[in-house]
Amino acid sequence: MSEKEQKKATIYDLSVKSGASASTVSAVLNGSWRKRRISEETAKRIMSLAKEHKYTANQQARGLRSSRSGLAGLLLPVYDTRFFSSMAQTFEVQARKRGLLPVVVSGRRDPDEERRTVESLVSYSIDSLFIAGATDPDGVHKVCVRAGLPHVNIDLPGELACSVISDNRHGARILTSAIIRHAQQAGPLGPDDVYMFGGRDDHASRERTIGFHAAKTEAFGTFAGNDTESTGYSPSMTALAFERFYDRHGRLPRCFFINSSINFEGLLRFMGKHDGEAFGDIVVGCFDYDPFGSFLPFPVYMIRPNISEMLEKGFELLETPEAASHIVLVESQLVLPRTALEGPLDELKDNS
Amino acid sequence: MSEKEQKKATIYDLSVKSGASASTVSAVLNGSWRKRRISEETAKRIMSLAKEHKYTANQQARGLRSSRSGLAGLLLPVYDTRFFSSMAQTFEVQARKRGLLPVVVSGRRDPDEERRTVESLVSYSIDSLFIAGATDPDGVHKVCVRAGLPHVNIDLPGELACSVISDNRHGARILTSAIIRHAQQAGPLGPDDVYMFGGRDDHASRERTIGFHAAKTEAFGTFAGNDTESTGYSPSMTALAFERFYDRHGRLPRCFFINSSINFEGLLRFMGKHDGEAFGDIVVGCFDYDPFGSFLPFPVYMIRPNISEMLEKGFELLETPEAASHIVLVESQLVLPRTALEGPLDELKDNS
DNA sequence: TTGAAAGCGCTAACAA
DNA sequence: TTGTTAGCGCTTTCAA
Repeated sequence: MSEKEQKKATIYDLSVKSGASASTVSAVLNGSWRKRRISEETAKRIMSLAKEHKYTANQQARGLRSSRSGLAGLLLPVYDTRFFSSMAQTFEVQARKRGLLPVVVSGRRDPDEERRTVESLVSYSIDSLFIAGATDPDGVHKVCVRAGLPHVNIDLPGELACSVISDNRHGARILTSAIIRHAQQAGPLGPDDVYMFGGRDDHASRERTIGFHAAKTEAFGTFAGNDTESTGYSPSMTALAFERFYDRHGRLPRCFFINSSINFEGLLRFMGKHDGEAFGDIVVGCFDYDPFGSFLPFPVYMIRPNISEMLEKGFELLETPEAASHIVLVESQLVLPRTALEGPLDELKDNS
Repeated sequence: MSEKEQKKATIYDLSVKSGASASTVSAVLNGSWRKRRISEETAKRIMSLAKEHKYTANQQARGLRSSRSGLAGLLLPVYDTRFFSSMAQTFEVQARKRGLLPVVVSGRRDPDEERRTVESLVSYSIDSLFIAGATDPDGVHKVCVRAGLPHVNIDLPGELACSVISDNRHGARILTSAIIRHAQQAGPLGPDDVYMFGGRDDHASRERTIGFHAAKTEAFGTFAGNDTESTGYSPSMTALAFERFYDRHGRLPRCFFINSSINFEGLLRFMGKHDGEAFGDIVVGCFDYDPFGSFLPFPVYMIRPNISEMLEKGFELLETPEAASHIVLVESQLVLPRTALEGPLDELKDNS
């Protein structure tokens, strides 16, 4: 009741009440008071006054003056995937741990929108930007450079800035080996039985394709044949690719690698349309982890990128002065079928 | 190369170059120039100058002066769920459509953290806040009131502010009816075969429980018995509940309602530990939609809340002057097993 | 149709 | 150890 909307207290209000000057109050409240040699006593007095009046600094004013904002940006292609939503969740925790307010935005895989989005972040003077899976990382990079904005690429490398990415090649290789081994338990397998769906002409997809082929070569020796189908990161395009394959062969490949959980949704759509049929004899590998995906009615091997380590390394890079553009690789984890890993949700307090 | 880091242009730079005053430039660049009766010619000149110099307004300065920020906040409990990540995605689109920059944060189901988080948003002078599933909506409400911050509850109602929520009772009822009907196809079913797992003592869970019981009464007439197990929104607690049931009965219920996809992950954990067993004869309903969940090796009925409509209505409420606290109900959609719905991902440009 | 001037709340020299 | 002062870049009266 009594908690009406009240004008927020400013350092001037506290300055009057405390008898100290505004700059003293300012120094106390932003933590620089020790090095400004303000007496412990004054500091205490001001702090308790601040608490009493529920003072919180106006970040716009602070930012305007200091040309920092305390905002950390994360640019995602989309949220709506367990991979990217875990990234948002983890980013939030790590940013807040550093006293930053996370601002997560999505560029929706559109180079123009990516640039506009980053420009709008720049107009808020964000302090740093994590670029996760931009379609055009180097375009975004240029915007950052013009603005003097420190930034790192996460998960998809750019040429021009530091990048922290998964070891896509190695991950794809162990994933492919795993599904091949599994499929071989059901009988002899040839290279034509092992396919790859999804991805586009980006660094991650290229590396994964190399790893995929390396594993096939290891299993079958040299082989020839068209064994990959590039569909972009689109569920519907991927569904079409499965339809085409099905039309031609009367079934899905015994064993296949799906480039991401987004593409995996394309398989779901395909399955939704082929209701009567069984898929019990396929073996699938997906370069992404989704807990529900892991329990589908056929064996699904998954790769879980180590998001938390990628972000930690990203923050480290930003805190490191002026490292030249280079790439940091982070190992990811092979997840066996029917595995429900713990995730960010498990760290929550939940008292019920 | 030539795009070095350059000091950002200000209205004063443009004022000098254009020969107009700073206030004229300001008016032109923030769109208020028509009503300030500035000549089309001056306006054009300044605008082209602005484009040439890639001028973008400093939002901190603008916000400081006008005590608005152009930021719209969304408080989530967690990101890492298809429901909440869809909400983040949809919120982003709708906020940007209105010229706002979305700031999505998570309160991690901790009342203290929720309040602190909102306070930090307040210190950035955000213009409005959407509260989605706060543990303590009314605590958050108070923070908003003190700050004069317009806000709405989404998906979980508060007593004190306007709320837009799913029709939980009706949704639960049709979901429960659907799984009962499905399970009855496999043979006679009694009320003891129909269970509910998950949730806590919040409005959504209570309403869903009522709907659940209404459907059971409709199917079986009156009945008695302990048929719900409240586990909070925690995968591990939910897994334990399934373990306990399994220990007592040697199997899972033939037919059960899971309160949310977070609780559903608890079922996955249970299944991961019971590898050899079949779950082919259970029928599950989940109050949330997850595309992968829909294709698990047993029938899964799901409810998809209409996120986009909830958010639209939320924006409308905020734009409406001073409506008294009330609740807007939004219908959700029953999703049959093995259904891959389109989602926000499908609106993306994706040129393979 | 335009400009001058004040000030949003804060920080950081520089003085005292 | 503390206070004075001058802005950060913008919006907004008010006056011309």
